[in-house]
Amino acid sequence: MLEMTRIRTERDELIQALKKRNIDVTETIDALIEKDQQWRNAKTQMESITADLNKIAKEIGAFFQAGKTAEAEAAKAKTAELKADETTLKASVDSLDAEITQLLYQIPNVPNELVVAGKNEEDNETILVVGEPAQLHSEAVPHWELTKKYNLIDFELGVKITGAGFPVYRGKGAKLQRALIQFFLDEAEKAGYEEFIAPHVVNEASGYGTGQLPDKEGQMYYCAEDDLYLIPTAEVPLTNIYRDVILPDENFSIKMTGYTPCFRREAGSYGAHVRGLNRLHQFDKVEIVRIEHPSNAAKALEEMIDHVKGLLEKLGLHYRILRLCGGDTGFASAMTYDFEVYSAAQEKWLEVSSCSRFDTFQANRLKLRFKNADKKNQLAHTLNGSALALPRIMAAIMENYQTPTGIEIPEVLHKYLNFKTID
RNA sequence: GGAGAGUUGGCAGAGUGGUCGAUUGCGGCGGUCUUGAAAACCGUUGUACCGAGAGGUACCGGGGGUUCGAAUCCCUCACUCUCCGCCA
Repeated sequence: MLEMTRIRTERDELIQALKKRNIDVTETIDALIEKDQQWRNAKTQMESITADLNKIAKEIGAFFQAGKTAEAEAAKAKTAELKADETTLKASVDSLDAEITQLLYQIPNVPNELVVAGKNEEDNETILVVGEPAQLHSEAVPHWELTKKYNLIDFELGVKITGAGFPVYRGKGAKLQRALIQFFLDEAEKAGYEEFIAPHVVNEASGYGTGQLPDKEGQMYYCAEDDLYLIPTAEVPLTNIYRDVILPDENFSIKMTGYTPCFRREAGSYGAHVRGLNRLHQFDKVEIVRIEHPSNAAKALEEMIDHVKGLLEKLGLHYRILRLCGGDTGFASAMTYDFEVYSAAQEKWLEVSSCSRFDTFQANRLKLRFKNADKKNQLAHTLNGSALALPRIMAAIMENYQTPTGIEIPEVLHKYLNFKTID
């Protein structure tokens, strides 16, 4: 969430910048500024009364120790009225505080200056297109037919065991999936990311830390019995490693990676675009996460983009990069680049990665700070990206590398597999 | 699942109603001494908020209560550890 001091000092700039998201936060911001003013007034008053009470309490202690019981009792009598005032003020400080927090939760992150105004995906900017659509043979089919033909993924079996959106990978399908995970992790390690195996289930505090709560409560699977959430992405456990952390100085650049399954309820999704691997409740993903000094965040995002480009090029996939417009940029993100690979068989672009910088938006909730040159605590910047999400990469590889006699596996994966063709 | 013990500052560990934001040790930082270092000695060392400032407030796992006053007493929740049981 945004910092209150920033809202106080940059009201007009924030309202203007947030218009790029196609929203007008003037009302919320002004309500915040007003509540904040009231809160500070009430707090100052309350604290001055508390200070008086503390002073009297000390005097009473001294009276008792000196044996001056009468004086002590007289002093006690004075406190009643002050306490009543303190209680009233405390109630209003507390309720204002809660109102302010609620309002702050409603304001999304401020878009970066590079982000264009826009309503939805139609306004996204295409930054780069690499490669050409795969030339398919005349009998080419979409992946949900290939997975059946070669017995790679069984969607119906998943329905039986769990429900729709929980596919069962088998045989060469399972091996290809595992090879891709290994490939992505190896590439991340080469790029300097430390690998983690983190919990796939997190507590409420972690959900708040990265911003899934309270905004996207309904998107996560929830274990009521233990008050825990299934992770929607490795971003949550990885970034929360640094919750409530103060880094000792400003010389840091933290690069983490991790493979996890991701669980998403996808409430409200339906229709043809969810067919096959296109949208699942459980899928695998290798995530990269960075904690950076504010001055290095822009460079870090560029490096992440280069990393993902490298992965797609090594896999020989035709892809494009979009810079999301304000309206399509996620709530917590300041700027997001989406990577889409082209599926020649489906004749559509499939999103396979999303790289974002969050500036201090997550760090503020996480209380992730560092000691700056002046020895002051300052919020760090967080970034993350998929490198990569598996299902649509699987889909694109199967579809784009299909031949009349089988599916040819991209060369970079050969060393992870004991076959080069699926037939 | 059963029984018990805990949760205090970066760490260890005192403190059972009042000069306790908290003894002490370690660690960190600064200094003295030294050619330099070590040792020794001295000093210093949390976070957040309010306030123009002086200064004030809060925090001893979270929340609530008792009291003029709570790290200390009461309630409640969470977590950790030990033993037993179960188990990959």
